[in-house]
Amino acid sequence: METASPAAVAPFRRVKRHLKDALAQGRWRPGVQMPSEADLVAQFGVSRMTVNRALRELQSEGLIDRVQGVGTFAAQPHRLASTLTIRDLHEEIEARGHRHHAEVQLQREEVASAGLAAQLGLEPGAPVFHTLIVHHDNGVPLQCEDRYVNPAAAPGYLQVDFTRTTPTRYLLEVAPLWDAQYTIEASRATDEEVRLLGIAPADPCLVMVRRTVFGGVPITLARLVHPGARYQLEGSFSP
Amino acid sequence: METASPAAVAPFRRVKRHLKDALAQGRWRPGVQMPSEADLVAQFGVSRMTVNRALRELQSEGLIDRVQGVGTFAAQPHRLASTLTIRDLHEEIEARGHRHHAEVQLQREEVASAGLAAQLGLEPGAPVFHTLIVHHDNGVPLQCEDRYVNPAAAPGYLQVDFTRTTPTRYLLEVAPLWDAQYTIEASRATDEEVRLLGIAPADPCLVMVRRTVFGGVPITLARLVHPGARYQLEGSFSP
DNA sequence: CCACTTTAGTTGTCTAGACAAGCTTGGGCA
DNA sequence: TGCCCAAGCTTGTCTAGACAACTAAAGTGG
Repeated sequence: METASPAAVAPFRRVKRHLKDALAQGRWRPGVQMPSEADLVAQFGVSRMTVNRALRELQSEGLIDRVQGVGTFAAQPHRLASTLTIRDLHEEIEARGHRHHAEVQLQREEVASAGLAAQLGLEPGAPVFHTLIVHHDNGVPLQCEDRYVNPAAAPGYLQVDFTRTTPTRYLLEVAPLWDAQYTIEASRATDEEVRLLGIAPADPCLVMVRRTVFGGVPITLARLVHPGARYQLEGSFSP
Repeated sequence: METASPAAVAPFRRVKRHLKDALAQGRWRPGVQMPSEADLVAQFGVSRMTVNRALRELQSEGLIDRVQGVGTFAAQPHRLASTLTIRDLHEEIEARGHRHHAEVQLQREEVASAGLAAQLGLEPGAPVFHTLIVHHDNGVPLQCEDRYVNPAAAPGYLQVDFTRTTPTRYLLEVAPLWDAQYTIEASRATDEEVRLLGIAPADPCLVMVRRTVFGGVPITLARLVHPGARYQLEGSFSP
């Protein structure tokens, strides 16, 4: 049974909560020095490791700055770093209880142009893998995925059946940890994308260009085009 | 024998590095149980607190899942949580070395409609602050900011001179810590926005709708419209 | 066969003390 | 005056042990 007992809150959470509340009330202006670990140890009657953990977590949340040998300071609230959740489209669709279906328009080896080669860290003229896939949500085209892949990073890419898995998911298996940079903008689709997505040429689209590197080696370059009326990104952030 | 170097790497970093590399090489398939803290203590000859810190940080990075009483598991690489940096527009423009200039089209008290009242946690018919501001980058309209503010959260909002500061920045001073949810989509601008931004009616726009709450109390609701050709979001993430 | 209890293994957290490393400041000395 | 250096503060990290909370599996009694 649930004793509904007070379930004593962990001391490091108490310390953290206290500081977070005080920061929220503007008790320390940005850049101002805050109590030292020793101060908090005395104030809360806990060990230094406990205070340290609270402060370390607040630091990782960007609420405070700490400098060895100097002290702890209220952070400047400038950086509005938000976390935007971009899930694999397949999972996102299925999470909505819808049916996902991919049409592979193109899956072949091509010769890299100069610009493409530069972005993928290849020699101009080197082979590169190219796929063009349209993803459907309950039969409605939701994303046009134009992707180039570095053959060295995913040799088996051309053999994958992308009606059964997604390139993102496959690449995640081949290279579990990578970094990606992306840009998001609103623009029109190309003529081909207009045809594949079944939209009007003037319809606004959300275009994401994503470049992925794994250990310094570029893996893939993707252009993801979504009809603006059918797709939106969601996220949240706190300063 | 390593660590003969002057700045020996902190033990918890060694443990973390080791696990991170092994995960990157796919040593444990997602969902598979990983070594316990006791295993790692024996393997690295460090104390449990040290191992615990390494694991706790990996967990906060989303690389592993930990369940009390059960064990540690390689995380499913599902959640592609990216950090999208959305800075204050004023700072963003000035960081580019450009000149920022705001035109306040409207700054007044209005009566909340039913839908607006619901979103701001007000009674229908209650007063609400409304501003409409166009932000320029070197004289070019870059953003049309249509914002409603809960009067209780920022009583002085109507007196602020928004040619000298931005609403985001002002609200950050009034309420240092808040949470925001937002959606981003591509769509067309309204007739008024078309006029204010000096674009064509059919031009695609990046529209961000942002809702901000502070301690459970809604603060503000903003619609930010950017001409697609002049603005793009940038970010990065790692799974 | 089922329901309950025990037990071993796991993570969650705290403690008290220790040493290292970095910064600031004031005193001593030339 | 100007320079160097040692206190004295700060954060960064580790240790060895302890107890609590939780889970799953093995054992036990009806």
